[in-house]
Formats: sequence, structure tokens, C-alpha cells
Amino acid sequence: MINILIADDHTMFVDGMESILTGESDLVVVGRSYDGPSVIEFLKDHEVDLVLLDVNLPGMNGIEVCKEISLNYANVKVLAISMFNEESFVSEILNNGAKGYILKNTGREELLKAIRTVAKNDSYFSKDVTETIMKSLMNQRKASSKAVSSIPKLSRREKEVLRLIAQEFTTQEIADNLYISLKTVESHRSSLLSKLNARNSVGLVRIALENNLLD
Amino acid sequence: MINILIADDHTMFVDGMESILTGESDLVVVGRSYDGPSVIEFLKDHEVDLVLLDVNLPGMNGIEVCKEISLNYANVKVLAISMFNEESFVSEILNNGAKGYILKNTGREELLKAIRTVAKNDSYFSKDVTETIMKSLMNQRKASSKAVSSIPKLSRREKEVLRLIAQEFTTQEIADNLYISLKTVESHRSSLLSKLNARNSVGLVRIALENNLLD
DNA sequence: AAAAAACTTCGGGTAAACCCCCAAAAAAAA
DNA sequence: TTTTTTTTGGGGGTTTACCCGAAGTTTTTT
Repeated sequence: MINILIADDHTMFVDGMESILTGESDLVVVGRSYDGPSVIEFLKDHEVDLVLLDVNLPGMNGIEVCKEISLNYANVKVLAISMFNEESFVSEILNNGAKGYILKNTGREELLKAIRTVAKNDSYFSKDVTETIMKSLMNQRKASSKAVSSIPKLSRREKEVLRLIAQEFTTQEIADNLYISLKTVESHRSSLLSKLNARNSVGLVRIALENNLLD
Repeated sequence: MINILIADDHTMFVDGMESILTGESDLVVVGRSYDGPSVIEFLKDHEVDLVLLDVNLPGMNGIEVCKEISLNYANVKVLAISMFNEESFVSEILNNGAKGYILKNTGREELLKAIRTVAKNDSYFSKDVTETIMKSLMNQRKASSKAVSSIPKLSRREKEVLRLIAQEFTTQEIADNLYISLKTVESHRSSLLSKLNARNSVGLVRIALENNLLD
């Protein structure tokens, strides 16, 4: 018998899941929570095997809740559920102790399978989520081998100029703003083009935005 | 007796709503659709009073579906349901004939009330949604004077030109690439600057990247 | 401390971007 | 069908961006 706590603030969802689970003889829903803190509260004085946890929970984020559970209630398994197949959500909650991650468009059969798999302390991910994780792993290699290293350091002045270029100021306006000559600013522009390997200021700004050079 | 079609691609959700509705003697769920086109298909040969329509539907957008319904099936009422309390969603679907808009965290009682209200051809909005609409009405003054976030639609050609600008091509190169005159490309550039409210191509690209206009 | 490298500062000249005016054919929307 | 938007393009002009070169200053390396 698997004791389940459903933690989701969307009433219809909770109803949907409960209607699926009540038909199964080995599963029993022992509680519902509509926000993060009440999940922790519930675990204090109830026997729970598995938490069906919405990643986007009000009050206390699903990720925080998951962290708390895996720290203080190690025997409680967490199956994360979310609307979004977002790489950031998936990796973050997995790093905080969730054993599985499924999407809310998951069907009845898959939901049951996921619950029973996670209850046995195995991992379960829906097909879409697996794809997302794979993609992010693929991109990590590309990113680390190509993009990162190829950006030289920009000097203080160059960064200032770049920031103003990105704000659509003209060279003359930048010169006035920095109290230097038009020609000096043009020189900085030229260095930027060369350093960032761009053909024009559009490329400058695109590269700057892609690499967070404006912070 | 109110005949209801549920249009949502999230299985659990549909289960949840159905479990709520089956308990009511005056409501009957006559069908389920998991994408836009099948809603239209279903209406062709079934008697439906009300569609519970997810705004974010795959295949054919919920807004498109709603438009289609109000054009060809005027006697079918639409109650829009969404995860998001977004002003853009709310106003757009209301402009396309939806009679009500509720969020997915709506409880059992409110869902039933909303259905019965809309079925009587009255309007229904959840409290949060009403607030959103009010806020947007308040902000309309500001928005019209400043034109902050509302981005006008770009034509096919404009998007092509914008994409090439973002790739650092010159006007002449863009003209060669698209087999049109230099002057034509300049004309498109000018429209882009005006539409996106930018001073130069740097602004164009920054706005394009910030608003995912290049996909 | 001396040499090398990088940074900041400018001038002159050319190519590109941007601006104003305009207008007709084609396509899409009302 | 009528109206609006889009796509196409021209003439002519101003402003801006970019290229080549160079000198003095600061920082880093040897």
C-alpha cells in the first residue's frame, strides 16, 4: 500500500489525479496540500510514502519543498509534476532530490506507472522530459567547447561604450556622455568589433546580449 | 440539461473537470477534445451548448478556435480556461467571442457557477481575472501615451529583413539575398524602426531578441 | 628597470545607414 | 466590393558607422 500526498494548488488537477488514484487498490491518497508550507506541516504527523509535487507551488516554491523533504524526510519519495517541460525546472528539482518528473498532460496509465516506479525508489521521467534533458546535455558540450572561451576580455572603457551602443545611443551621444572625443569612441567601437568578431554594431549587441556582457 | 465539450490537452485536467461535472444532474459531458481542429470537427455533428476551452491548445490556438466557434456556431457558448492570468490572453479571447474566463486553480463550486452562468448567456470571470482586466484598463492610458510593451505585427517581408539584419548583413546584401532592390529593403528597415519604436538597427535587434521575434 | 603589450586618445576619408519626399502594383482584410 | 496593408521601388540628401593610421599613457611581462 502506497500512501500518497498530493501537493498542487489547482483544484481541478487534484480532483483529476485523485479520481485516477482511487480506482487503484494499492494506492491511497492520504492528504492534499495547496501550498508549500502545508506539505511540510502534513509530513510531521502523517505516514506518507510519496508526494505528488507541483513544481510551481504558491507560498513556498516546489523546489524548496523538495529540498526540505529530502533533507528531513529521506524515506518520502517525490514525484515532480509540472505544466512546463523546462530544462531549468527539471534539472533544479532533480538536484534537490526528486526521483521523477512528469508533465501534466501525462495520461492515466503513465501516471500510475510513474507513481509505482518512484515508490520503489527508482527514477521515472516522461518521454518528453527525457528528451529535454538529453538536449540540454548536448548543448552543454557545444557551449563549453565553442562559445565560452572565444570571448576576450573587454576593457572598462569598451564595456561602457558597448553598454551605451546597446541603448541605441549614437557615437556623438556616447562621446558627450563620457566627455571624450567622437574619434575616441569610434576607436573603442573598432576595438569592440575586432574583439567580438562582429561586422557591425548589430553583431556587437547580439553577442553582448547572448553572453550577458551588459551586466 | 447543458451539453458540455471539454477541450484541453492535459489529461489530468480533463479527468478533474469531468469528475466534478458528472456529479451534477443538469450537466453532461458529451465529448473531449485534445486539440483545436478536433473541437471544430466535433461541433459539426454533435449538439453542444458550452465548450470548456483551454486557451493554450496545441495545433490550433484556443483563440483561433474561439473565433471559429463564434463565427459558425453562434449558439455555442465558450468558457475559456487557462493557467495564466495574462492580460493579453484574456482580452484577446474575449474579443473573439468567449463569454467567460476562469483560471485553472478555480475550485469546484466556482467552476459550476461559471458554467451555469455562461450557459445562460451571461458573462463570468473569476475574481483574479476581473482584477487583471481592471488593471489593464487603468494602464491603457499609460500604454497609449508611451507605447511600452505592445508590439505591432510584423509582415512576412519585415520579419525576413529583420532576421537578416540580426545576422549582420548590410542592406545591399539583404537586397541581393531576397532578390529585391536596395530601396525596397530600406523601406522595410524604415517600417521596422517605426513599428518597433527603435532609433537604429541596434534597437531593432535588441527588441527582436527580447521578444523572440526571430523564431 | 626595461621592453612589450594593451589601453585611451584623436584625425582624415569612405561606405553604409537613415531620412524626407513620393507612388503604383499586389495582397489581405473588412 | 471597397478599404487597408504590404511589397515594390525611385530621387536626393544628411548623418552615422566603419576603416586606416598614429601618438601618448597605462599596465603587464620579462
